[in-house]
Amino acid sequence: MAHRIVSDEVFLATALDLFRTYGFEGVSLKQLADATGLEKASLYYRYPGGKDAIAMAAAGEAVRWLQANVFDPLAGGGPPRKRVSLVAEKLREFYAGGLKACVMDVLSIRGGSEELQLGLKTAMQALTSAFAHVAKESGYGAAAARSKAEEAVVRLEGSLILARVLGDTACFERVLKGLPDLLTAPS
Amino acid sequence: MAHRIVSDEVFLATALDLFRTYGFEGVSLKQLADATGLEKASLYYRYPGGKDAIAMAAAGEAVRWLQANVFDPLAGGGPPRKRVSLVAEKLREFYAGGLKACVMDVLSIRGGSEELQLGLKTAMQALTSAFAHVAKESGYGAAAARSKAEEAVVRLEGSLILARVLGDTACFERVLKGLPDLLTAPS
DNA sequence: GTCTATAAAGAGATAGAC
DNA sequence: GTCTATCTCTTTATAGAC
Repeated sequence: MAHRIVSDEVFLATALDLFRTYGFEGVSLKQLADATGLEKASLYYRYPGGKDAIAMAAAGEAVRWLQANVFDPLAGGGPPRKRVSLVAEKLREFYAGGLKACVMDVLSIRGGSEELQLGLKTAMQALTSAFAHVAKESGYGAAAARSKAEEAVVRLEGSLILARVLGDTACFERVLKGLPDLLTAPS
Repeated sequence: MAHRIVSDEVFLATALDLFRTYGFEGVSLKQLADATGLEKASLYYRYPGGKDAIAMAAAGEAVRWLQANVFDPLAGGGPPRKRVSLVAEKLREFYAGGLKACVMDVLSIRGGSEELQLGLKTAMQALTSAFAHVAKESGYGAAAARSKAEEAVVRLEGSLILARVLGDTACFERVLKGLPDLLTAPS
């Protein structure tokens, strides 16, 4: 077989997609190799830590995406409500309108490394903080903002599960639509 | 090794616990055998369909639990608000205060049989309908009741994920506490 | 109805050629 | 830096004794 060139970016995007669909235990190295066009041995060259390391790197990709498309926009300037609307649009994209699962949901099921669990926890805390920040800027007090932020994360996660189980993304869309109202204080 | 006697009820309860913790792909027949005290070959005698059949039967146990502890109480008599409070208490028990995952979440990750996925979908629809029924009885119109019911399921599922990822069950407890207010119309 | 034993396939992981 | 080949362990699944 000829040598293949697969950028780390493409590799990790493919890996992340597999993990989101089948979970940590549900993805094998052969699957990862086949889906990315590399051989298993090549995966070990790139990630000597094996599947644990690949999942960790894939989750890191997701966190970087969050940083660029959610955390940064929420912290940036402009009207808070506008920022939330923009982020909702980005989230719709990331979750494919509710068809793709949340990385924090799927990868938090026992099986992956402790390091991975910790990373997911940190990411979820960061997401909550980012939501709380914009809610506070919109006029809410610190405690109320925190509460609204938690509710936003709960709704996002919950609606993604309903979408997956029911095979109907309508509830996820409703949650996205309600995000600006939920996270910004009425003026 | 001497013959062991393990009732189907005990076996399925143990199996369900394993599946809730590690997911479908994360549980092996050896794990199931070790945890229940039976040998793998005995599992195939009881469930010729193998792991798929065991997961299906375990999920069936969960549905029977829902029927007895959620659907029936919600449909029964008494003040709607009282019924919801009682059910919230039962749910706290079933989810061990937020420490145990939702079967519909964990088992809906691809890997199990199509039949299992369909069963989970039916269960979630039944749960939503049961919530909607009591909400309607409390005074909400059909559409509002349906909406409140969906929100309840979303919050339950979402808060269980937050609890798992963050290692903090406080949000699940808050959702349980807010369930009566959410599902019953103010008089 | 449960056991021991084993088959067959798939998993993670490594060695060494190119 | 990727490949082929192989190793070891685990997994699912079955055969047959008791």
